[in-house]
Amino acid sequence: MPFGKPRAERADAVRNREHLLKTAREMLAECGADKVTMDGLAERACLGKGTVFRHFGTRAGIFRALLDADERRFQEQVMSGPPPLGPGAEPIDRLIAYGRARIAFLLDHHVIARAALDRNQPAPVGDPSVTQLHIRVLLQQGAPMPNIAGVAIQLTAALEGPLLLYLSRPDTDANETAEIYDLLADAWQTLIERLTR
Amino acid sequence: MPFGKPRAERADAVRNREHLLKTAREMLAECGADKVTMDGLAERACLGKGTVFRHFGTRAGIFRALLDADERRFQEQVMSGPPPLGPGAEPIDRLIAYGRARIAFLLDHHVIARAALDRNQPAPVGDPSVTQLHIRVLLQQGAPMPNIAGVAIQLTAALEGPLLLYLSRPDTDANETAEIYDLLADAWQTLIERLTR
DNA sequence: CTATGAAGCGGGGTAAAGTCCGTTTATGCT
DNA sequence: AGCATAAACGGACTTTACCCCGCTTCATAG
Repeated sequence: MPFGKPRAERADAVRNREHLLKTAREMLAECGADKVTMDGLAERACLGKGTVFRHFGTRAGIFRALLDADERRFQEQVMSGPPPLGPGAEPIDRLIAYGRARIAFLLDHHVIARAALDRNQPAPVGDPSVTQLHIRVLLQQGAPMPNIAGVAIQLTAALEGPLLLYLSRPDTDANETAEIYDLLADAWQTLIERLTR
Repeated sequence: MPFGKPRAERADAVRNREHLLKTAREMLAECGADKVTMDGLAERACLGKGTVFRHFGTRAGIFRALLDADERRFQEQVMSGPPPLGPGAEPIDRLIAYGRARIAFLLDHHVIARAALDRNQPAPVGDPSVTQLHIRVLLQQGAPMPNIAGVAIQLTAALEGPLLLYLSRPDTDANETAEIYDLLADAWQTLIERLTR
């Protein structure tokens, strides 16, 4: 029997994983991210602790899994949604729209994204290479410049860094959030416009 | 007796803190960052665990303290060293030099800086406001633009993000390190030059 | 339908972070 | 010097992430 189909995933495993994610989302909504403990989650889901670890590997893995679902939806908008975020608009306009949407996404998912950070792991949010690659391609199309690869890395960080590293304030109300969004989204636009002039 | 002098720090406390930092540095050099545990450090320093926590608050605090010393030296170079990093050169040249120096610094301190990240804490590396403020001032002088504050935040992230978030590979040899440095430093220069054209 | 083997499950065990509080000690004052 | 006091110390205790391995359950072949 070849590698191609290493046997489908067991039905109970699928059921349990979904149940765990649902439970995790509940706990997250009720008590905040750092009240979501592995034991607590296992108990509330009426499953063994080992099961939780089998599915997610580490605590951060749970949050990564929670992000993934939304992340997939986000990337769908980018790949096949309406312009300017989706295909059809000018590369530079798409790049600006991408940044704005991404900042909004990260603000929304800020708590989860940060909880998905892991002491010893390359990258937390989504697959950074997806964002990075997208930026790189659009940049290449809209404004070729030397060292596109490096610039794309840094623009990725410019987008995701502030929300993961510097503005990690759980005590942010809706008003402030809107302000932060405007600040960063406008800054992103400035950055891209001047960069690609 | 007013607030001004709430009593000098006790001599034994100073001695112990320095001894702890020295011991931590030794353990770090010998076994790597994640072998530096609070219990281990306390035992090796022949002090109680409570003492370690009194001085550093959290595990990440130890690494923050280790960074601080070098960080101070770095900022000194920026504030009063020779140009173009120090004062005297054109703002844009200083900005480019700052980025290059900062990238080198973070590559050197990459392991410590990452270990200084804390699950629930605003910012890990140095005082981000120092880097941010410096970038902002130089940008203002050299190339005024709308939303300088926001752009400065994002440029700060562009500088520190890659090394904290994306390139966290402990298995990097000297050769690769040099490559990464060139990639990012050149990218930074491109970014700034095009941004301030 | 049953056998079988692999995938999944459970929960006790370990190690490390962080808390607490009773005890010790440096320091400044008399 | 002796004393009062706040600071510092120590280490037991609690909580939590993560490991491990024997047991159970599902899916497939016969």
